[in-house]
Amino acid sequence: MRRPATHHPTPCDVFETRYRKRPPMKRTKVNDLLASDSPLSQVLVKGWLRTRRDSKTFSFLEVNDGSCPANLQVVANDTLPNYEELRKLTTGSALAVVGDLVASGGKGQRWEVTASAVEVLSLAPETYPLQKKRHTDEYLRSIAHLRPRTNKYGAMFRIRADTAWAIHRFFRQHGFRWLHSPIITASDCEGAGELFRVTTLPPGVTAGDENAFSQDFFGARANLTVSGQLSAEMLALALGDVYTFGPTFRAENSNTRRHAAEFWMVEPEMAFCDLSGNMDLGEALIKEMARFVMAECAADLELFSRFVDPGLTTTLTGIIEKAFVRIRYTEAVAILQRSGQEFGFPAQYGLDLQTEHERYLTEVHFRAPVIVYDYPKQIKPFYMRVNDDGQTVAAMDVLVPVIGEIIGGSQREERLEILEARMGECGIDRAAYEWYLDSRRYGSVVHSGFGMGFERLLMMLTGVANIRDVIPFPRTPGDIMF
RNA sequence: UCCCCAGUAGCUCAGUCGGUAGAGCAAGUGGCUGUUAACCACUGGGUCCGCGGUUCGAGUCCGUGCUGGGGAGCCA
Repeated sequence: MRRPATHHPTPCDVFETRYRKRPPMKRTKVNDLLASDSPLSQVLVKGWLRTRRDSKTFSFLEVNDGSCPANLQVVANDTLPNYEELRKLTTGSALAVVGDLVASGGKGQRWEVTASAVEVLSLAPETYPLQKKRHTDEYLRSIAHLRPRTNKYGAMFRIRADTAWAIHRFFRQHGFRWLHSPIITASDCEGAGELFRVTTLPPGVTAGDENAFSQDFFGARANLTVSGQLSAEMLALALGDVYTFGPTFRAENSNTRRHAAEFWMVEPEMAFCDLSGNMDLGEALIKEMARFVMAECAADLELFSRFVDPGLTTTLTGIIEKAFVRIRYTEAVAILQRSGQEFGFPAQYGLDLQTEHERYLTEVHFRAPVIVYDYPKQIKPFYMRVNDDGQTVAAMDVLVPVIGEIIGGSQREERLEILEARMGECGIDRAAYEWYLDSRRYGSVVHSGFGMGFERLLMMLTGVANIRDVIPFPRTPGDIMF
């Protein structure tokens, strides 16, 4: 069969024309070949060379195409017309291979491809920074554009993509609808830290002059979102159960292994739901994500339990099987005070729990995920519902081993007068929130929600200790090279 | 932002008491083998992070800056 005359042949077309038995050949992914239950004749594979092992009259080529963690072993005999060229193939080179999928004669793999043709699509010079050996995470961060080609980061970013999909699946199965909350917002006081300013004004124009913002693009101060919660509340009070899942920005000068300036957050919001139902959802979500990666990302996850965190399977099984401990803040403080532990900062009512306190509760005392709830109102933001004691608010934090806080949420204050009073106490400018208060004027109902850091979830699921290693191109203070 | 640690070959690291630079892997060359981060031999490869100081002499000691990491705070 001939292609139309107008078709401009690409190198791949030439290759296929030269070697194909019947046109046109379609590329098969390594993932599908390795899952084959029978031999196949004349398949086309495209990918990158991970390593080459030479014998006297043939070479083994390990080809990876990113579809799965495993490589495909290609046997290239010296009868191939370009065998001399193949003999010089370097790690990282791109290849197209045509051959038969046959049972492997060696140990270690079930299938291999006996090449009838190998085309070098691109030869990688010996300066290719990735070698066929272990690199440190620190070095790989310095070549973030290439690290997805390693076993570990390939597995990481497949798991990240699949987990994101599983989050959507979870919420859909629970009757939630996805809300696209704005990336650029005007709200600037949610107790969520420093903001990135968004402006089209020339530098310096706004210095010391609040009125200058009236000349700005939006006619007001604007910034990148720190939370989609307020938007989510509005949609929850219309659609019932909704969630946001998108990027979030914090301009905090945080230099830790679990903070990034740009991260993804999942924020469900539920009408007619109190704090207890909120905790139920958070627990169900985390359990489902652990089940998901164990069941549906098994091949990639295995790499992490082998090389990153030997206790990973135990941790995930524990998360799935154990009920999350639920204790009030006052009980948590009492446990910490009775613990006999020496803390850098003593636990004391009215102060927020320190990282060391959270980790003691979840890693030492309970050895399970812990939900701490009903915090003193003075350490929590204005929108959290004041409890009947008048002293605490219906807040909850989910703490998991190693990561610490993975979820923070609350039942929202649905009573207009109390919300207004709390805004006053917290020094919030009411004028900017009249639209928000409208939700309490018209058909206000009990509702709740939380925020879950997607990267922290991935850290928990894979055992990876640094947030910069679970996001392809991390943004942290002083670092935006890629 | 604060506290601590580190920076030596392309990568991972060793370097004793202050005495003039080492290994493995990678690269190049040759050999061998249905191999599994293949193996064996040989070869090339250094601004010891920068600057300043102490010393006859500094990779090593001191000061300072930069970069990276860990911890804290902020939080998800």
